[in-house]
Amino acid sequence: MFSKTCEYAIKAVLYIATQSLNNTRVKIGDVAENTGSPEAFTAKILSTLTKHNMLHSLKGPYGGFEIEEKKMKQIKISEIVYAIDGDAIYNGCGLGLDKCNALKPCPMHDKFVKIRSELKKMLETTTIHELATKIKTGKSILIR
Amino acid sequence: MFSKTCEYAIKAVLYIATQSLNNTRVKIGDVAENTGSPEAFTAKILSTLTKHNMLHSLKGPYGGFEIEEKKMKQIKISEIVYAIDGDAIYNGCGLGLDKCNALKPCPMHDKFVKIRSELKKMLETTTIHELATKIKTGKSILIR
DNA sequence: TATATTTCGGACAAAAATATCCTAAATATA
DNA sequence: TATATTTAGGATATTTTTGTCCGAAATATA
Ligand code: SF4
Ligand code: SF4
Repeated sequence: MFSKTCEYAIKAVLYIATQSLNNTRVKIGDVAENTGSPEAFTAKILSTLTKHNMLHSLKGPYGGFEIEEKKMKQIKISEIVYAIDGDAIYNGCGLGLDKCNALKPCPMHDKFVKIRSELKKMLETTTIHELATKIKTGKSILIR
Repeated sequence: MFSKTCEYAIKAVLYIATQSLNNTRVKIGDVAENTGSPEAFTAKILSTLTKHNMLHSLKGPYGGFEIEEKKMKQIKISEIVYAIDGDAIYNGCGLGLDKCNALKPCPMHDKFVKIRSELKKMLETTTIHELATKIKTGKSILIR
């Protein structure tokens, strides 16, 4: 569904968010450890997300990553996916045809578009805050 | 959504099916040309599908691939996807957690499962024959 | 200012997915 | 039987994705 990179990104953001809900800033190592992701690779991803203004980072001692509660409520999962994987999942063709044209559709078009738009809608209506809260209250987890 | 290999596989099967509806057996080169897929790679994929008993192949002059109308009506797109990509799309986790456990779910679980089961159902209820017919009647296309 | 800590960013490495090439095996037909 | 045609399948190559390493830049604190 998503690239590995994107899975790591979502988990990282959610972990940082749960910690930010406790006013705790976290380091790359913490994120990697608590999401089951490779540390150096996670560093790359966090850097990307910071550039996309989804996280706030601070260098140096007592530095790390954090995210404001206001932002958690604003940012949707769809935006993380878009920042990492681009729009393939939203606009790409199920059969990989170059461009989509509903007037000359591939044979799965109708059925695909239905599923795809539901997925899109789901991602666009799910906030970081919503999921971070689920984790904080112990209803769900990020690593097994 | 699917791997490139799987996209090629679906398109190949559908092309062969439309030709079989006209009682025409097709060669690898025809399939590649009419689905926009690399020829040698397509050969690999067709071989796999033949082993999975989804296609019938014949070596030698006047040989090629074909699929009985009866089979077109039996085989669902879900089976092609399963043969090529395995069950990741049906059972894999959206966030890439090792195993899924609804009692200790990842925070996207509920929303994911909903979409995934709809996708699964869609693939399981779509036959090759249905899609091949759409192509044969000119309602849809396999290549642009 | 010196030091320790932490993110940033470029170069590099490994693994997986995608793709090609070539020879063998099968088979139709002349 | 000899030849041409076509799939089968192993070896190899290329590209993309995933992942590591290391030094530079920033910053807190002593
Ligand atoms: S036709 Fe439908 S499925 Fe095919 S590409 Fe366009 S949108 Fe995707
Ligand atoms: S918890 Fe839900 S989303 Fe996460 S892995 Fe299991 S099924 Fe997939």
